[in-house]
Parts: sequence; C-alpha cells; structure tokens
Amino acid sequence: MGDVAAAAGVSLKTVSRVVNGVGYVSAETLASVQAAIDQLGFRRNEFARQLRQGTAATIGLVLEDVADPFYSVLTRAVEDVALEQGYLLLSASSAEDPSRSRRIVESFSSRGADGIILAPARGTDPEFLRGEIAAGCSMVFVDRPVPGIPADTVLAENVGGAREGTAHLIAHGHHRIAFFGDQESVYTATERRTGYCEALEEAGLESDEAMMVLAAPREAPAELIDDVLEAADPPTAIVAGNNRWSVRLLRHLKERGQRPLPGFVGFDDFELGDVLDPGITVVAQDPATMGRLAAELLLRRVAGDEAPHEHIRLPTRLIVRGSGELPGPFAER
Amino acid sequence: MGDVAAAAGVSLKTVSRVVNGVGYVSAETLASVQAAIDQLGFRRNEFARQLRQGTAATIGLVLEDVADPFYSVLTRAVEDVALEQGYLLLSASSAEDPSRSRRIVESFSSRGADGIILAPARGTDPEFLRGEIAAGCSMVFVDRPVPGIPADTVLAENVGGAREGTAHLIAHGHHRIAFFGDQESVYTATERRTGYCEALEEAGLESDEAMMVLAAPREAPAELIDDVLEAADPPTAIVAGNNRWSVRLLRHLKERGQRPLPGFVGFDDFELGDVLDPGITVVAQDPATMGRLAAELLLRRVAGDEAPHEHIRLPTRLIVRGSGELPGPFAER
DNA sequence: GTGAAAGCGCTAACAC
DNA sequence: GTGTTAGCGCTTTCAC
Repeated sequence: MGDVAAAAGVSLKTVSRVVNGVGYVSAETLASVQAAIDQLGFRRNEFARQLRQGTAATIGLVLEDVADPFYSVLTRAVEDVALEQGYLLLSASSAEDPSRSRRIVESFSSRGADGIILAPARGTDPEFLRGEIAAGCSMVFVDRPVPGIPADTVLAENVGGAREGTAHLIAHGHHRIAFFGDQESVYTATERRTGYCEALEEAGLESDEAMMVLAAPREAPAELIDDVLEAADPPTAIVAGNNRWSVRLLRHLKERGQRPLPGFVGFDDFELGDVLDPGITVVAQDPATMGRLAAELLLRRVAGDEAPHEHIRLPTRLIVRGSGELPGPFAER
Repeated sequence: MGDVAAAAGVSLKTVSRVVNGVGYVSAETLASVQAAIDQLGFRRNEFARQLRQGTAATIGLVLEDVADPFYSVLTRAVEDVALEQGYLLLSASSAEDPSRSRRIVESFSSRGADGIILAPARGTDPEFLRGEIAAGCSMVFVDRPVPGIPADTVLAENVGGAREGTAHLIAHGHHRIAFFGDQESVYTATERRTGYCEALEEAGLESDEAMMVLAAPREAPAELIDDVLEAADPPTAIVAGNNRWSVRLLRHLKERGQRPLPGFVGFDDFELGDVLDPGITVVAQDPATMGRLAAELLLRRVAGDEAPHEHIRLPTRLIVRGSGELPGPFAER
C-alpha cells in the first residue's frame, strides 16, 4: 500500500480510502490511485486488515461427516448464506470424535472464525464450548443440542417424526416393528427411538428390547441385524433411524433375498429412495433449511444481535412411497 | 501476550518461546509462564502471527457442488489430509458459475489460502488463474484440467472408462446405445462422450447424434429424454455420463414404467446402485483418492516442492451388477 | 537462557 | 478532501 501511495504521489491513508471505498476522494486523485493499483497489481493484505479489525469475516462449520448426504446438503446451504453475506466458510468433519471435534473448534476459533455452526459430537465438553462462546466465538448448534449452553439451536422434530412414521406402519397392520438407530450416545438416535416407542404405546403394542438395535450403522455386524430379522417372533416391519441405517438395511435385505420385503419406513430421505421398488416411505428432514437457518442465526449473532437464543424445531414430513404401506399380517388375514 | 509476560515477570519474547515451543527456556521459567498462560486463559492471536509470517496454514477447495456425492466424498478426503498436516480448509461451491468461482478463488487467495484445489468451472479465465499462481497461491486442478496453466492436475480416466462401459454393453448384444452427459461445456462430459464414440467405432457401429444428449441433468426437460427413448429406432441401452444423469434417468424410467429396463451403465458409482433391481453396472471413479492425492500434491507445493507438475489420471473400475448385462436384441434372437 | 527493539501492512482517530 | 500518527499482537534479529 505504501508503494501505491508513493507511485500515485499521495498518502497511505488516501490509498486506503480508495481501496475500501470509504470517505471522500476527489475524482482526480481516485483515478491516479486506481492507476497505480492496477499497474502494481496491488492487493490489500487481508492479514493486516484482520489484525487491525479483529475479525476475519469467516465462520466455521463442524459436522459429523460431509460425505453423508444429510450433512452435505446442509453444508451447501450454509455456504450459500455465508457467501451471500461476504463471509468465508471453514469446514471440517468431526467423525463423531469429541477430541477431533474439539481440536477443530479450537483452531477455527483461534484463527478468527467469528462464529461456528456445530453438530456437537457426543461427549463434547460443555464447559469447553461455554469457554469458546465467552471468548467471543458465537455458536449455533445443529442437529443436536448441548443443554445449558447459551447458543441458538436448530433441530429436527425427531420424536414426532419417528412417532408418525411408526404409527403409519401400525395403521397398515403391522404390530411387530423393529427399530434400527445409531449408537445410544447419539442424540438423534435416542430421540427417534423415543418417538418409535411412543407410537407403539399409543397403539397399545408392547415394545420389545429385542426389536431395537442402537449401533453405528457402518460398524454393526450383520449378525446383529439377522438376530432381529430371525427372532422367534420376527418383525413384519422396520423403522430405520437415519439414512445410513436405511441404506445398510436395504442392502442387507437385498443380499438376504428377503421376500416379501418387510414394511419399511426410513427417517431422513435419501437419493433413489423413490426409485427403488417399492419406493421407500420416509420421514423426510429438511437439511437445506436447517443449514440456512443456522447460518442466518449465526450471522445475526456475529453482527451483534443480542436477542434471546432461539431453539428451532424443524417439522418433518412423511413421504408415502409404498414400502410403508405394505400390508402387515393383520391386513393379510 | 504482554499480559502474560507481565504476570510471569519475564519478557515478551520468552512467552513467545514457550507458546511456540521454540528455543531454550529454563524449566523454572517455563513453569511460571505456563501458569500465567493458564490463569489468564491466554490464546495466541493468530491474526498477528499470520501477518508476521505471511501465511495462514489454510488451503481452499472450490468444487461445483458439495451436495453432489462425488464432490462430497472428495471434500472429506481433502479435509482429512489438511487436518492431518495442520491446515485448515476453506470450502465453497462454484455452482459451475465462472464468475462465482472467480470471486471465491480471489477471496480465498487474498485471505491467505496458501493454495487452492479447484475444479475449474467452464469459462474460467486461464489468465486469471495464472495470475493467482504468480501471486503465490499454488493450485491443483481436480476433475477438469486448465490447459497451459502451471499446476498439478488429478483427473479420472474419462475416455477409457466410458469406452469400457460402452464396450461392455456392446459385448452383451446392444448395438443401439444412447448417451446422456452433462453440458458440452463441461470437460468430463465431452471426454466421456468421446470414449462412448470410440467404443461404437471400434465395434463398427455408427454413432448417431440423435442418440446423444449433452445437457445439465437437473434442468434437461423430460421431453429431451423421451425424444431419445421413443425415437423411430429406439436405443436398447443407455450410458449415463455422470451420477446426476444416472439418477435422473433411473427416476424417469421408473416413472415411465419402462419394461423391460434397457441395458444401463452409469459413469461414477452412486449410493444404492447396488440395491436397485437389477443392480446398476457402473464405471466407478475414486473420488476419495482424487481428493487425497490433490491435497497431498498441493501441500507439497505449499511446502516449497519445485518438482515438475504432475498430471495424474486415476483409473476407473467397471463394476458389474446386472443392468449392463441385460441382453440386447442380438442376444434375444 | 533471556531481553530490547523493530516492523509485518493495515486502519482509526484526529489533525489540517 | 487529504495527511500524520499510533498501534493491532506477534515474530525476527541481534545483543547480552
């Protein structure tokens, strides 16, 4: 910037005014400064600017795994909002590992993220998060909450959605329904299991531990699934607790050559769910809206909004495609 | 840092040594400085550090769309390499818009990205990219090249893969094969069409413009597809040029209630391709390896490696699942 | 082993 | 409208 000032024969501050388009500069001066800038290929040093202003106009996003379609759609929505408002986006996957998650949040925060959107991994230390917020890094939690932390939260209606999906199967004659969800430590897994249990209870059906699997869908051994499917009193329908489990189960059922396919409802929609035959009935979430809202909330905080924290529950939507309407044993009689 | 120095009764420089673990500090001094750091909750200001050092230990990633499973898997691989080596990752989707892409690259570069992994949108100005590289921002191109630019490149074996997939259909008796690929301006689309044409030629089959659609899979009207499927001499098999087209076509075929399904080979694998019935035969790419290699190449450049630029072609792999082995009319006779 | 001083490139505050 | 001064918080250089 000094070079430009020298070349244009003006002061440093005048160049700054031109570069930032702030304050009054005579047309004549502006032209000569502009010429010097172009000629020298000058570009403002953002590091210095950041140091001076104490902000990098950057936000962070920490999710379980960008490669999961739920999170990748959410990511895209956050990106779009950030870019629109002139912010850059730092992103990283926590792999559901609390220490990795913490390392990421710390480095984002210390490298100047003005705020972070976080899907907190199980076992993340709330005190640590509280400290980050106190240090000036706003947080918005998505997908899972961290109770007691002063931050906005955007969650899906997990209990209600799972209840609706399960009730749908019951309404189609199923009374023996299995549930496969993520590990017990994952917030959404237990929420959705709760919804599943509530639906059973409302219908006067007994819930049976042998019909519930809570395990990481990628790592759960095939036997775990077979144990449920081949139980003495086997299920006639399945509720999958997330899109990873839906895919895992559908693949497993195909490999078994299972005929007829049991009734099936998946929580969270997934690509090609509509192309399978029968189409897969799902309780759809809205990851794009979740991402957009989270980003908007965060940027509002970053801009200084002091309104009370919002805790949004996004509704789910039952999409009927066939697999949830297969007749259960009741209907067959 | 000044506060810490004052609290510990040492000089600023000593605190700096402790914080960075560089140089010799007596055990005693170290302990007292550490105590002061903990007590004051001191955290190094990265802005100042960046200004001084001229680097932010950050790389950028600019792809067409993170929500596309091909790119989201690639993104995850880049993330992992970056984190391993202590780099942060800025990411954004170009939406295949050259001006958006340029804006993103500029802001990444000026905010201190040491390098950028870029899937160049069609129409991106090569001179602009050359300028960025000259300004010290290394580049690695993934998925598509930018000829004449001094940068490493990691591409898939598009021509060979498409040729193999098409030849596979021909070997199963098809001699009337349609091709649906992305817009002509997309590098991979024309590459894959070339492979498709080569396979036809090698088999002595005539290529027919009426059997080739090059259009954005999301926006192509249904009539465009029907025109091909209902041509006077309709195809008995289809090659889809990317995963978006595979999904679009399979959905369209299901909606039409097309029976029997034509022979089908997709370029790029996609989730549930194996669960559909028949399973979808694909020419699989390896986005994780593409991302990992690109990140490793970039970080090597950032570290100062001056070796000649590498131009890697990742092999594709034909995965046979059923849809590509449906008999064509030859076999039916 | 430790410290003092200079300066990275910019912007905020206040003259002129 | 334009210029001068100070300083953001750190690292580098060199002296002790």
